[in-house]
Amino acid sequence: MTQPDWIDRFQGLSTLPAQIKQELTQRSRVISAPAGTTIFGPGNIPDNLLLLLSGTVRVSQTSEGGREIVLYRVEAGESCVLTTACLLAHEAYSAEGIAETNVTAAAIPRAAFDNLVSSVPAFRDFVFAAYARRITDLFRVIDDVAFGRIDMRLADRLIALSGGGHDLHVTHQQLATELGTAREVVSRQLTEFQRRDWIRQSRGQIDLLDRAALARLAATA
Amino acid sequence: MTQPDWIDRFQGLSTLPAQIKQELTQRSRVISAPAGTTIFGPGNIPDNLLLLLSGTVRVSQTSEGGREIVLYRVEAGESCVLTTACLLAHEAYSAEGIAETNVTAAAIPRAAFDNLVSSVPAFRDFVFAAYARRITDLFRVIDDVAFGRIDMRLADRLIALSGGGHDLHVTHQQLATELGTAREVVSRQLTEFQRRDWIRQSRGQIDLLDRAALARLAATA
DNA sequence: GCTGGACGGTGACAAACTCACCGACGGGCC
DNA sequence: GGCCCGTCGGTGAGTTTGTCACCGTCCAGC
Repeated sequence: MTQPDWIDRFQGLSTLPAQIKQELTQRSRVISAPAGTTIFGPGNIPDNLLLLLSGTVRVSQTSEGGREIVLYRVEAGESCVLTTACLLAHEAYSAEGIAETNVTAAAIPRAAFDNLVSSVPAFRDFVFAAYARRITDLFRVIDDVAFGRIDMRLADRLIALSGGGHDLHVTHQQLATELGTAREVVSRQLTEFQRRDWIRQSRGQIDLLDRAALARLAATA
Repeated sequence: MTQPDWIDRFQGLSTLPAQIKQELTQRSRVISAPAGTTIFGPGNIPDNLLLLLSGTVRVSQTSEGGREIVLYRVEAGESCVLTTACLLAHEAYSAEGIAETNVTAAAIPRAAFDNLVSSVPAFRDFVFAAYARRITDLFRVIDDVAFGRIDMRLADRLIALSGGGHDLHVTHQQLATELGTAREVVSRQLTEFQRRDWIRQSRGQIDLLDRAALARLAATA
């Protein structure tokens, strides 16, 4: 059989020698899961490194009090490296990853991962670069939560979640989870945005009327 | 010359074969810096993996607005792995590490680090375990900042910083930085603690009078 | 002794979170 | 169709936390 082309979708893997690509595809398998699947979480740690081929995985953390905050998203072409680290260390890992859409991923078994890290410099760089990406994401979250203003963060998130589209389908509670705040806070901010004619709300849906105004608010230093 | 024993201080390195230890010591050098030295920061990224032999390094992040929050501390026997990741990825790295005491560290050059990661499974495990440790630290910070109450966080920090001692020398501003909050908030909480006879304040110093009460508050879910 | 900077205290106000409750909507069911 | 129930969103009141402005005290260095 010919080598599947998924490897080339990963910037950082596409330059691997053909022989290594061969090994990668032989030792991994492609899995898929429907939207809503818990990819990993407390008591459900996969024994593989996952490389996302399509879809997105939302990684969030839930506090003792039951409140939740979104840490980052894994997009197609990226990997779930943080899982592997915490897997190796047997650390209590309170974060969970949930498929936000239908997803497909290449699963690389631990042994193959270990082998690649040790023998292929380019793969090693790929892994460390993925770590760096995630860690800077976490730094960003800390900065936002500790010092950011809610209205700016909400405006920013609305734009990000819209993905360029004109409207987005989310509940106030989901937005609250995105920001790690309370639903009431989101409701009040959205009411204010609507009063300014920046958005229009309906049940479970938000239409962006003035994307520029939102972006301006989000960019306020 | 005989092999220096610093390697054995690192749980995770002490089991390396003698030959590898030899290589490590030969290719690294021991450096030292006085308290207050900036170990790494924006525009000052070391080209080495640092293994702390003595002292502690405080890693903190400063926001655009000039406010600061302590992310974690690197203690003797631990390593500055996050630096290496961000180093490899050339990511904008907004955190900085400052020597809190006089410190000594073994500096492993990038090339030697790379070589060890590739050829020594035990060293690889050491590195990934160090990552996992830091990442869970960051998760903890996010949880605290997003959902924690400051009286609990402050009580907790007082105990941690006292290191078992009876008093600690720290300003209100420094405590505010520890928690990523404002000085006034810390001042008011400390005033309240003092009113309850849990602490006694004097300029630049706090005496812990009732450690148990503080611990009880910190443990409140 | 004088002085300037660091340190800490305080009041007034704003932002964000909590709590309690309520009505509106919508899908399933009879 | 009408009913029911769970989700969704709105709102007021009160608390906690953060912001701003300002002030007095302490201390090191001159």
